[in-house]
Amino acid sequence: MLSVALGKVNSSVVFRLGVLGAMATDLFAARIEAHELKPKHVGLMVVLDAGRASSQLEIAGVMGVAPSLVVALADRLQKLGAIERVRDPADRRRQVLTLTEHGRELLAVCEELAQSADAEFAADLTAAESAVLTGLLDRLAARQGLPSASNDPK
Amino acid sequence: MLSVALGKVNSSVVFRLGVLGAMATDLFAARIEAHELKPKHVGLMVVLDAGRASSQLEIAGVMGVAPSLVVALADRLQKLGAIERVRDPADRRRQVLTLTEHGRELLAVCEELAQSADAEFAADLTAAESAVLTGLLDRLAARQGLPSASNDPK
DNA sequence: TCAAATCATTCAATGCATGAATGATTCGCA
DNA sequence: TGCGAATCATTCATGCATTGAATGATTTGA
Repeated sequence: MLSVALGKVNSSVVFRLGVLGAMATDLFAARIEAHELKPKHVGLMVVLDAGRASSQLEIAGVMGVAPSLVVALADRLQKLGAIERVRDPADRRRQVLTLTEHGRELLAVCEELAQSADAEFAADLTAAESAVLTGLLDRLAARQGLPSASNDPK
Repeated sequence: MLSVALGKVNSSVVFRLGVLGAMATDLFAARIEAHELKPKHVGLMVVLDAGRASSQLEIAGVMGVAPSLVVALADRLQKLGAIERVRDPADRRRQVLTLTEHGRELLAVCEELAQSADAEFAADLTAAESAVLTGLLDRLAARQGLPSASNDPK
């Protein structure tokens, strides 16, 4: 046991995840910037793609943000032609958001950018380690009620 | 291989790390709030404790933030009595920051709070899995030039 | 010795996100 | 059937973290 030194804060999952998460987000943000997207726009598209929510209020719940923020995010995505906004005929208070074909293409582009960012960010990990990390993060995500990559939504 | 469904964005390390990191930070922030601290204040204390930097400009470099932000963070910590600010006699432009005894105690309290937050956040992971996760995050952190828990600073 | 560089600090500006207020629609109940 | 309360989306003003530019003090190098 050679690792001495630093206090527990620094080896805490919560603390380190926070610091690295901010860096990861910055890196990803830089990659998608050219498409006029921020990470939360991609997050919204992921939620739609996962079929986890359709009305804006539900989306706000899944994303853990204020409903008014969803309005702004959806405005941008709609302007880009990535989503459609349709009043629910059964309840005309609700706005139902769906990915357009162009939205799916845009999401696919973001997927590639995310993978290229992964290659840079996790360059020190072997493929096996990377898979372990993804699996563990997925378990944590599932517990937080996020769309999980190992849940088939259909 | 049952995991079908979602696109690669959602299983990307960078993307998922970002989302979970934000949640982790929120959780940790809530725990330390009563001590008038934000995560970045703790981050600054960790840097000092690790002996990674002493002048404010160095600290800004390690933390990846603007020097003017370090001023504000240090102001708060000094007001709380957690750090001392002393002009370097050899170069009186530099402010040398050091943890006070109270600062070390405060950091210890944050350590406990971080661990309790860990217990909640990673409740689904076994102790072994948690250790693996910490190790992998540590590898990533080291690559990003952060104070690593497995680096003895002395 | 003096001009350029360096460090800390202040200050104004930016951008993300929130909560309260508003309007439209639906629901529950008398 | 009708009316008040609840629900959803939207707008708006506000708060807060962070940045970059401007300023002042000090050091460095020529």
